[in-house]
Amino acid sequence: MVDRERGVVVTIADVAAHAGVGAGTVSRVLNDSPRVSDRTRARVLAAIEVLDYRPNPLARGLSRGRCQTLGVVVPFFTHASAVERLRGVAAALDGSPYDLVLFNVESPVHRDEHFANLTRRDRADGLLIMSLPPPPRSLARLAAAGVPVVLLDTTGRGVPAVVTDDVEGGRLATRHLLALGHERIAFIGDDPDNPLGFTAGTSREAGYRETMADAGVKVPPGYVCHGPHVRAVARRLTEALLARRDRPTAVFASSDVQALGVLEAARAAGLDVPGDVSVVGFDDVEVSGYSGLTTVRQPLFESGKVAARILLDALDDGQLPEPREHRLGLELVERSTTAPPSGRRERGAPATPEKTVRAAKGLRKPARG
Amino acid sequence: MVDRERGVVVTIADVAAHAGVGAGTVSRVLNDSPRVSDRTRARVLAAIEVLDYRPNPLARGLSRGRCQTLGVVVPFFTHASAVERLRGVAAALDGSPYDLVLFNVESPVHRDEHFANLTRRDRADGLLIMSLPPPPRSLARLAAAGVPVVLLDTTGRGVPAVVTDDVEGGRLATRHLLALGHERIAFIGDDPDNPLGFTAGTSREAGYRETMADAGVKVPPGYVCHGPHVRAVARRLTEALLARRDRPTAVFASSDVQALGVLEAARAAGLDVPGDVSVVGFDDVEVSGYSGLTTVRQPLFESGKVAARILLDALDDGQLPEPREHRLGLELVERSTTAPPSGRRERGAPATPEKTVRAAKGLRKPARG
DNA sequence: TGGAACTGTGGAACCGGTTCCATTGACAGG
DNA sequence: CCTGTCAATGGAACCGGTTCCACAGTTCCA
Repeated sequence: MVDRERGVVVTIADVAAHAGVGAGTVSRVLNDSPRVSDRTRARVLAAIEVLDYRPNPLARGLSRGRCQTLGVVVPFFTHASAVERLRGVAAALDGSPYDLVLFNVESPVHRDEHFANLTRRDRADGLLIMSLPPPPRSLARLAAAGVPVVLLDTTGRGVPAVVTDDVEGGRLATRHLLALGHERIAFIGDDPDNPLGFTAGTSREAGYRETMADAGVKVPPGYVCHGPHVRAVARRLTEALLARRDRPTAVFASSDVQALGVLEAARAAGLDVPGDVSVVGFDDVEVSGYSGLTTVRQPLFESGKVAARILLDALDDGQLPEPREHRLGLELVERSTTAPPSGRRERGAPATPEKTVRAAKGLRKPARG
Repeated sequence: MVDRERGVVVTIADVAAHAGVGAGTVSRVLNDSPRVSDRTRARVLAAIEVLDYRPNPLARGLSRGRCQTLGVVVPFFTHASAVERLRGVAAALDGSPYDLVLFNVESPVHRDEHFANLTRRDRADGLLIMSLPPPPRSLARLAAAGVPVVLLDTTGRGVPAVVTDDVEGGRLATRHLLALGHERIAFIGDDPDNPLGFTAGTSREAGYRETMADAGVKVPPGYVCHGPHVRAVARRLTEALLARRDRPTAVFASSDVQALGVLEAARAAGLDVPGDVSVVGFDDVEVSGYSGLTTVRQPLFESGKVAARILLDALDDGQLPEPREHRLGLELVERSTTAPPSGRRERGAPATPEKTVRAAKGLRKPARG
């Protein structure tokens, strides 16, 4: 029971000895096997209590072939939207017997390293991959190893995914601005060939372009800007936009973080929002409510919760989860950064109550078997 | 190598067979033991390569008595300040062989459960406890089990801690307001008997009270308000304050989150900040820069990094870390929410460049052996 | 030239659980 | 009363590594 290096350790053998039974019986008690008499069970439980015994999770994992751990691969886990999703994941895991292991990814090297290490059941019983399109080879290896995978905010072959319809979100934002009477609408988004392969920005841009085209409104050259997903970059890009002779009357930013950069730029240029420029973001992170940002809300917390649930259910069933796509609803939250192009609202007036416009919501048929 | 339940698994025995050596030799190669000839080593490495072998971390952990995992116990890990600290922890862990396991705490039950489970070397090789004062019994058990512990933003007997001088921060904020000429300074902070025992708010309040007393300024009854650490609550408390006949001319909120609630309340009451009310926060989370909040900055990211480093060093040494207190510096970041009480700045004027005032910084002698 | 010292290696024991299998004893049915 | 069935249980084998121990072969020195 005492080990120089390991400190005081109570093992199953100690419990067995104390209760006067075999180790197998203790194990059966621990695992709620029905094949134990009530008398014996009581004795074992008493011994466990007295010795304050806790099974060693490593030994248990080794012999059962799983480790009661749920891995979450998440890029830049400190970004507001990732945090919000993680909170959902943690909420779903609460009360379950699984620990949450975080694999933070900030570069392709990180990503590949983690994927290489995680393609086995001994690191995590299930994997939740957030926002990163996983390399098909990794998915294949995970499937071969029998590790259930759920994607969140990305998609991949043969794997369930919880996603938002980014294209539709792009449409929603653009339609809102068009409806207000804007025509000179600029777009600020992610680099299409960003190192980790994020696609949300590109999809949102597609929705924007499509809607503009459908409305017969031309997008002037240079009105679509790309850059790393950082507030400062969005600010810089916007500054250039606002300095143009054909200054846009509205900017659709592909995320709230970027939209905040847009607001900064407008403020720095001495322009009124929404009087001179309207701004729409995407995500509805917590700050956005505070800053009065009009934005496309996606249910971040909910998405994390749903994805984790699917994973937990699969682990309970002992089967790989059904590879369907779970599409969560979007809605436009209209706050105080959008108005008609010429409209000049009085400043400091009490904010108008939020209005929301919903997009189609619900499940979709499997995309692929 | 193939198992119905576990998928394709390559074990050390497979590698040994393939290389024509014993399992022990493969293990020695894996662990960089010098007692292997170059020829043999090369053969083993080739076999590892060919079979794409990866050691099972559970088996390794079981036999070595540790699990290459670093546990972080963190209350409300999605709060802005916790996230910022976690980012520092993740940065320090990057490149180390340790995985990051998150134990989220949202209630005393959570906390006790986690502490009960973590007092063994088999769950995490080291523990980083954030913001939560750990129960002394748990600390004792962890020490007995030889699990190194580092506290971050709390303190405890015989355990190293990375802390900020919250009392001094309270002084800094209060002095700033007094220096501007304020006298009617209110304070909004956490409940002193909050369920998880956070003490930062109380310390900051102590600094505030002390400084007010030293300056000979009386704090009117009701000027010190407490409530759960949530923006909405701070807003509600502030609304009551601002409705008073002897309305405060300044509010010191014990965190930025709460300060944002204060700003909301002021805006809702139609009061100008800083014209009618000055507001100071604490933490300097990312949003604060954006909102122009004057605040006491504590190095959140840095603190996480430092704490994780101490833990990693201890794990390298194989010894418990030296129980000294590492005190990180504070500085007042003056932005645009504070001004002299009667002063009425022109609105929309370009923000003044940030000014910062530093507090004492550096290490302190051990608090206790 | 014999033996000590050292190197490289295989194999067994071990880490602490789970699970299969064999054994025991109780009880029912012929 | 003997046999078959079944519940309860002990104990061995196993999960996949690490590490200790023993041994063969080489080197070195007296």
